[in-house]
Amino acid sequence: MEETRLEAERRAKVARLRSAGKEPYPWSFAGRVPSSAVRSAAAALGPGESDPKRAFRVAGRLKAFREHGKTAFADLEDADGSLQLLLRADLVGEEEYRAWLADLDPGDILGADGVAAVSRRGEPSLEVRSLTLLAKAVSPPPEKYHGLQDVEERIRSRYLDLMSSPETRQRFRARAALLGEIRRYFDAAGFTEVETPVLLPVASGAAAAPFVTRSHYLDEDVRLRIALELPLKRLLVGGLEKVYELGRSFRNEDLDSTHSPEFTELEAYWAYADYHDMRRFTEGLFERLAARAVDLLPESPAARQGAEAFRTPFPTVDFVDELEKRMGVRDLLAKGRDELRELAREAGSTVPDRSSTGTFLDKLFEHYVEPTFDRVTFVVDHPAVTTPLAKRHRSKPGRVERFEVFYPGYELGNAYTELNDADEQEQRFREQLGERGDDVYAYDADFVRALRYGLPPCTGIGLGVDRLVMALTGTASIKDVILFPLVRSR
RNA sequence: GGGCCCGUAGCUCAGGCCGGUAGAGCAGGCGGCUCUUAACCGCAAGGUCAGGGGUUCGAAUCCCCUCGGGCCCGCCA
Repeated sequence: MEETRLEAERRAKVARLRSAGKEPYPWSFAGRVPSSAVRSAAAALGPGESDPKRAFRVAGRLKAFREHGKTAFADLEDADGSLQLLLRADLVGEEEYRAWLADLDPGDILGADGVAAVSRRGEPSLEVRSLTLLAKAVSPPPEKYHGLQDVEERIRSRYLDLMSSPETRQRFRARAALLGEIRRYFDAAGFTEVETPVLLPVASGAAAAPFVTRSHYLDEDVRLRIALELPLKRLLVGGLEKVYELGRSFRNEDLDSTHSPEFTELEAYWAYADYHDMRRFTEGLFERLAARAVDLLPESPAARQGAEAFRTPFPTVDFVDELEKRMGVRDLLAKGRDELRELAREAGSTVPDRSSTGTFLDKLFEHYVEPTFDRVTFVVDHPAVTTPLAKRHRSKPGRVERFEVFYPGYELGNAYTELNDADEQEQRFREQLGERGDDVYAYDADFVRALRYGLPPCTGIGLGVDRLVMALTGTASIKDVILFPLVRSR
């Protein structure tokens, strides 16, 4: 990019510093403490006081300057927050003082040595004895008050968004803490965290277009995973019994407020348990995450409101019963494809005529039932035609043992009592292939082979972690919980 | 894929309907100020109005195309 006038001015300062024998990019700054240490020490002082015995070294980014002739204030921000620096010509010498003001700019990374103090107006401060430039910022930071507003720029230049928005930093710290909480919950329940391949010969376990790339070593195309399901179930065949993976999946599709081409999934599989067990386990997880989210973001009304939707117990609705109730029809599952297609058309769906009955039922559910959710809700016992990897329901004909968990506006997760009959699995895969007539739902022959060796009765769940973080932090767009969402290159 | 909206100084935004020398604040430069915290006061500077084409005596403004982005709808379980 072309150098701007402001950058040229800052580069001139770099040159000036170097010619004065000062290194604008020194190697280290040993012994610095977090800014909170100075604030704590200053808490014991009254307005206008300083304590020469409490010396500190801090470092951070210079956010703002307020000059008053022979006194100046500066705000230095580190990971702990913002600290005011108090600069006085009479304490450091006028020549030194003038040189600092001339060479420093907002955005510079700065080290400061000084003593704890409180300004006359009561602001905890570091009364500076010495300043050290640690890294000159050649480009100016975003505007100090409004920060970076342009949505595109906040995503493309996330470092500038983070630099200028404490809320953004807070949100991503909360995300990390929530992921930690998820891990602790599964670990405490005896699950083993595993890592399965991202690169696979066949992308299966969900219906989605994969990203395809090339292995030079194998001289074969490989695909990025679209789900974690099938490798994890193989681990249960191998005897691991309780496993989970927290990792990235990739679907070659659009990015919108609830979809990202690369997204973080949590999948867990649990032998000798069924979907009722998983539902209770999930409710326990969500309850704990919601409590944690409120602790993490005490200042955020949006987070509090988000967490409010996670009040337990979560209501549970039967997919078919609820849909029939909302539509005012009976015996929905007895209806043929043509009739379901017409009903879906009436509901405004434009899915292709060749779509499966399961697709039409899903569309009807999306239209008549999903908008009625005003809090986290379980939907259970879906029609078998919608689901190729779930075990048929033990007592409801034409259904599978499945639940989905919804937050108002989007799906958070999907769980089954897993299908473990190898022959039935093979047949369902083949039906799915025939019905769709495309390669979207890839047939994983080795997975069927693994099932033949015996998969214990089990339950499994997949959770959309980005969406979970959105819900718990009260964030409206998935782009605001992913640090670097995919954007067109420019 | 369809509809609506946005793109003006490094950043935050006016101006656009109704065409007539492109404005402010922050940041930066120069000067002033020993308690400010979006500090303040004065002076000067800073522009490919996303890009291209058209209409016009004259286009940031009206029209068309392209690029990038946002929102809604559709599709993608």
